[in-house]
Amino acid sequence: MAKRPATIIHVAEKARVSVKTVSRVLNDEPNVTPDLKARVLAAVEKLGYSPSKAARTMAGSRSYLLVAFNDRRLTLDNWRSERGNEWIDQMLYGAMLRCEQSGYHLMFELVDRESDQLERQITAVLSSLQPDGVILTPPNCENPAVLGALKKRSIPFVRLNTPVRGQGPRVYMDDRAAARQATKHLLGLGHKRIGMIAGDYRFSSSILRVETFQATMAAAGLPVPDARIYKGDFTFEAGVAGAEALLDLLEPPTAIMASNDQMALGVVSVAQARGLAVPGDLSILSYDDTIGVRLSTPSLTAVRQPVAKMAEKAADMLICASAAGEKQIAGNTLVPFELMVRASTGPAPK
Amino acid sequence: MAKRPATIIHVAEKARVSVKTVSRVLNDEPNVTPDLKARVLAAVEKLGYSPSKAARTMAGSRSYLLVAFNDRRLTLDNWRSERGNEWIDQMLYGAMLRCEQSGYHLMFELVDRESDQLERQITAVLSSLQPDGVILTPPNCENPAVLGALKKRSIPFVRLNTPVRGQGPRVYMDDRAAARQATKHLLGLGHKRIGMIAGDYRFSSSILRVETFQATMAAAGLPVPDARIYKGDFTFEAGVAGAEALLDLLEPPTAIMASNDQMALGVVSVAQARGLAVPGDLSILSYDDTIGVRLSTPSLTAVRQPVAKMAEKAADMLICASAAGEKQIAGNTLVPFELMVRASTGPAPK
DNA sequence: GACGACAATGGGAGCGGTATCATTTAAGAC
DNA sequence: GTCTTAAATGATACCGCTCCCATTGTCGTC
Repeated sequence: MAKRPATIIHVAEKARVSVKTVSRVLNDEPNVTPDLKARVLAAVEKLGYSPSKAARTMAGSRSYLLVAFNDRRLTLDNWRSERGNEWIDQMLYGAMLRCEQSGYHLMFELVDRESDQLERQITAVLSSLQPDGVILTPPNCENPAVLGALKKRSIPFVRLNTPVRGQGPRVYMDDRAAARQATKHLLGLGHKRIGMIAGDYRFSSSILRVETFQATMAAAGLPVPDARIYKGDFTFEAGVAGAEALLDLLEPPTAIMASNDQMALGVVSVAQARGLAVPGDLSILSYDDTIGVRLSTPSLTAVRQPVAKMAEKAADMLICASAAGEKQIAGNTLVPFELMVRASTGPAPK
Repeated sequence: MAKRPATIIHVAEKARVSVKTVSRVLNDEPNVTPDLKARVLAAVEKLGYSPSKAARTMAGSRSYLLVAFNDRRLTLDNWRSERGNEWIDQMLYGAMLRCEQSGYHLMFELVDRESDQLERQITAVLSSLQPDGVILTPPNCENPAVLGALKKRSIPFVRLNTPVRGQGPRVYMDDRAAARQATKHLLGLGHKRIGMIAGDYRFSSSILRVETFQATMAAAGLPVPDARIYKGDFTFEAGVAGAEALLDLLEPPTAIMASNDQMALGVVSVAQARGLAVPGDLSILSYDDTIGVRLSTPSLTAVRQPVAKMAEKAADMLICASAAGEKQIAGNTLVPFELMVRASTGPAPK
């Protein structure tokens, strides 16, 4: 019992070669005769050998590990709310499956955005886990403390974030185009008074969405008064508060666009409470398209953010860079969004 | 740039003590004077030191890592279906947060239940990751190949599974009591003809649920004919097929109990297609209570399986055992379920 | 046929911790 | 005050792998 796993030494002995040769075969290094390679592989197979990640990490320059930093508060809020969210899920699948293909692993870390210990926390993770790369989600990807810690250690990272503030590798969707298309969708349905519930302005995409919304409306000759834009914080409660505020205006909007799903669901609940028909009296449009809005009644029209794809691409970039031994990641990657038109948007009432 | 992280040696030098003493402090070992301890901690703080997990794994007997094995097919099916599922999510939060408290980490592995490579795959993960413990979910927790591989390496594991087939540590809910309560709930509403869509019989809980359902009905003087039990496989499609079959009976049931959420949602879709009112014409009851049934229209009555709690408890057991240096985990843990009565069950029609 | 160039292998030094065991120091017993 | 015993500390051998460098073998070249 308590059988100890085979080590590279056992493999070397069984194949009658040096340890170094086994290492070469396992890492696909050149300059190994097919004969030896075959013998090594046979020994590996027979012993059920799989190299210890810990040892590789220690000895080599790669750890075969990626870390994804997520905001703790946002993540836990989403989880506790029973209204649904699947960001982490999508990241998990998108990135994890990609990692699997290359013998990598993915680990999640929740970081406390507000904490003064933040840099310390990041540093601790980096030195204890020694990841080959890091995936950053909002709002951490715009946090100088986080970015600084990463750069100091020169750990490659990719941000899942709209390109603003500082350069560096990113995977993102075109927030401007999305906001434009969403706004035009509502305009096309004849809405003139459209309200918006914005997200936390620490997230650049929030700002982009609002700005583009305003610009698109202005271009259509329908400038948006400030009162018609409510500043939320991505929570359901903010959606409720925003909807109340907007609907209490003297000239209430006939359509409301919310900057994420939780807030949109808040708007739905207010509409229900006030006996407003959706979309008869009020059209509602959302961003992200997580499960809650797909299953809600009515199902919501939403801009779908392809999180899984983004995470997959990010993992791909990091793995490729790490395999090539590069510390710098090249270029930004744009992934397409999609406007999912569903039951919550319809023609403007008279 | 490319600042290398501090090592235990740097800490030892700064605190003017031996490496071993630093190790003692970090591991809370006894026999260190408060004076030295303070000096070490100060040095740790000043250097922003955090011990390398890889080195600890190699040198010591602990890796500070738990692995959760999930079924690949089930997991990916659930993910692709846009109807919702949050098993992995719940496990992630439940177990991950517990791990965090003790400086542990959690890693997910998807395993191919059908593959003849299964044992090889498990073995590879065990020897490359060297986890301190493993969390097993159905159906892997009943797979002899999986259990065998674990036992051969004497890696502690905890199953999230109803107690059948073989002993060993488990965290589970009382499937019998749940099935009894669910059945009685429907009986209490006056239903006499109740159909059931069972889950895959490779999952013991499926069997328990069916058996208990039958027994409870029989005890109420309403034995269930075989035709009223459809054998599904936990997919939405099985729910659809099962509902069709049951509703096509000469004496169709007035209530259907499905052994998990996806199948229950399938039943809902059939009811809708046939113009049956839920619960007016047909009551529907489900197991698991993941997000899809909470958000569906109507929301479904369901037995809530406390997955996050179960995963948390499992992680707790493994961490405690590993900290105590024990390879054997003691005892089973029962966690309470809850019958969430919602809009999908109502009085039987005349 | 001697010589360099390059492919194919092996030897051995770490990587950053922990575990074992030896050693020093202090406390209590008589 | 000496002796015993346990507490406090340090020295050092690994753990399993990769990396650097040395060694050997095989050509082609003039």
